[in-house]
Amino acid sequence: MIYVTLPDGSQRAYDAPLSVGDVAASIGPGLAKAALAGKIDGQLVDLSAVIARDASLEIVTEKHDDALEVIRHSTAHLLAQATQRLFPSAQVTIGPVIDHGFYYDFAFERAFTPEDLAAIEAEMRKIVKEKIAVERSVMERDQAVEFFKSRGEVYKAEIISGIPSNEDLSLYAQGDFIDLCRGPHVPHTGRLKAFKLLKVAGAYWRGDSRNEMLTRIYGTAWLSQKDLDAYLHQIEEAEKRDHRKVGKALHLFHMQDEAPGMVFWHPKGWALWQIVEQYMRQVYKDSGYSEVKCPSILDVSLWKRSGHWDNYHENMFFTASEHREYALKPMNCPGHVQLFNSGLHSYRDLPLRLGEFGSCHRNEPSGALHGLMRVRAFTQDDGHVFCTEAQVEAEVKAFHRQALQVYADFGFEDIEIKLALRPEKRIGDDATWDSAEASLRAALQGCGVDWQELEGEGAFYGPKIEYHMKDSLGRSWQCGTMQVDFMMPQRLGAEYVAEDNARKHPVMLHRAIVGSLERFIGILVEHHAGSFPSWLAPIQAVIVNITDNQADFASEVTKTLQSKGFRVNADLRNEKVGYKIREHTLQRIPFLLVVGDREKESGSVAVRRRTGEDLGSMAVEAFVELLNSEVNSLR
RNA sequence: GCCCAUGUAGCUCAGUCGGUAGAGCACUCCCUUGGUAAGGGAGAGGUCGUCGGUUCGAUUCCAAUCGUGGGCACCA
Repeated sequence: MIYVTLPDGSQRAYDAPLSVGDVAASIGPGLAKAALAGKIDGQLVDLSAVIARDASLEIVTEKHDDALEVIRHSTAHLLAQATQRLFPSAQVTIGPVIDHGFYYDFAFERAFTPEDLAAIEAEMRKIVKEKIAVERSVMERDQAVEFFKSRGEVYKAEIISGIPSNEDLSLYAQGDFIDLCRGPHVPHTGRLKAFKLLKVAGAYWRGDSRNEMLTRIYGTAWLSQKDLDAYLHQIEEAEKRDHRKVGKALHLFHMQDEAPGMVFWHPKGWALWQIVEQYMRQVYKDSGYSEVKCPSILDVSLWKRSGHWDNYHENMFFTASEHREYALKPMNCPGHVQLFNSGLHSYRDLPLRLGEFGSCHRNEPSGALHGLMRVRAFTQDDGHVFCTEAQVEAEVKAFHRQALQVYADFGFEDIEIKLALRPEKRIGDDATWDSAEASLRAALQGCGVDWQELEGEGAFYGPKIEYHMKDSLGRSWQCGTMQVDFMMPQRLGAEYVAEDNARKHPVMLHRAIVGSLERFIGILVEHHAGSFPSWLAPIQAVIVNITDNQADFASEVTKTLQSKGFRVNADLRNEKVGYKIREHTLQRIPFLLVVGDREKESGSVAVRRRTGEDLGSMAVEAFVELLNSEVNSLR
């Protein structure tokens, strides 16, 4: 007998091996119909998978957590089948499941067009109607290589050649289409209903820019049309809060052709910037940093000594004058070492902390530029700690606490922490890297947080802890960072006098919390969709008069509020209140203060929040108190 | 940097199968002084990204180039 244990703990006995689908059918016809796949002893399998000995089994229906994975993977195959039906010379490569969907990369003589996408999607729907069975088979590796070669699928053959020869491979066939795949898949194409192809893109074969460019088709797939619609709606909503769109609508900043990757900050955007910068200035003070300012342009000889010339050259801007060559600083660290070096330091001075709002230029590849998130000129809240090795852990821990507090103050709780380890292109020996990486791990452990490790992603001079935040479209951007560097102080000759009177190189920590102010403000804009809390809003309130008769009073109220340090404006235009209210509400002004004859007489203001909430009339002093309490509590 | 798409008034966009362009909003002026998301009228505003080519004629077709967008690669 074969005993099958179901998720509810119940057991069923069968006298012969049978498939997952058979088990489902034996439980009930409804379940058999709903089944998409199975999970035997925790491993996802097809409905056709045979159970030959005692096992635990889950029937994967739409309610199962893994259902989407199966659906999306099968939809990727459906996409490939439809594409090859319409374009027989298109070769298949890979087609994995990603967040919210899938993609498939094809090798084809030309790129697919949006019209092709529509045709392919229509073909996919046709195949769904045909309810083609999806069948699994197993082949030896060498046999599979020959098989795909004979079909003209050289990319697939190349992938398979890389698999150990003793492994059997599973193939999935649906009609004429056949693909190498681990599976599992839905039993037939009729089970795929809610999907949409989203975009075409280029992608390098095997992710290497030296290889040829393939055509990638992105799609999304869901369990129901309702889920699909909800997802598409969500994307639309996210696009509405795109910082580039909001930044334009709220007059925060603009960019133009003559300065690619560089920002023109408008008064309102700069007001927001100043709030962030002043806040971060206070953070420097509170955590023991002295604020400094270094030159933006430095002789290349310094960049040669620091290692930037050899390791970062292609990302730097250069300029020359009177036979000397200079570089625009891409980082602030060499400058801070010069400050450290300008005096003689005792071990008693350590840790010595310097902070700067450092304006950097990096010649990023044109294709990498992205609004405020990826620019060529930016300002970092960049600090460097010169300390002993023994002080590293305490510094990293203190920084971590401070960073999380800053993020929380700005309204971010969902931060991803990563540890980027030694890259291929680096300075220093492996033993030094071992200890640098170990010290960051130890510090993170001490902070009691989870992190993800990224091989080969560290800076050329040291490993780094990265703090990542997501934009409105789910793209993750690094903001803060903490890096341990044993190299730069040596290279640039930084020394202190130790207790035993010997000269030693300090350890250098590179750290930033918001990272690039440009990027951080971009994320702030999206996080709040432009509706900034009062403490951040470039304009906190607008005073609106109803007729000319209250213009004087409105101006007076404006001056009073400005004298209290608030960012307020008066709107005295000859327009109806409704018009002004609409306009300032669209500008996301937190408070509108309407003054008519009644308010003028009583010395009050009628307060309306941008949400439309009417707070009624109150004395000007009462509004001052209200706004103060919001600002002070960072609301 | 690579692939694809795209660039028309301050903004959002339409349009010209090749005969030098249009809407809404914004702007200016006039009327309106109106109590919580658009009062009415008139007017002004564009060498259609740039530079070449084809053509009697190019904003429209072709090529190059720059920018932007989506991916890929890159990202101290």
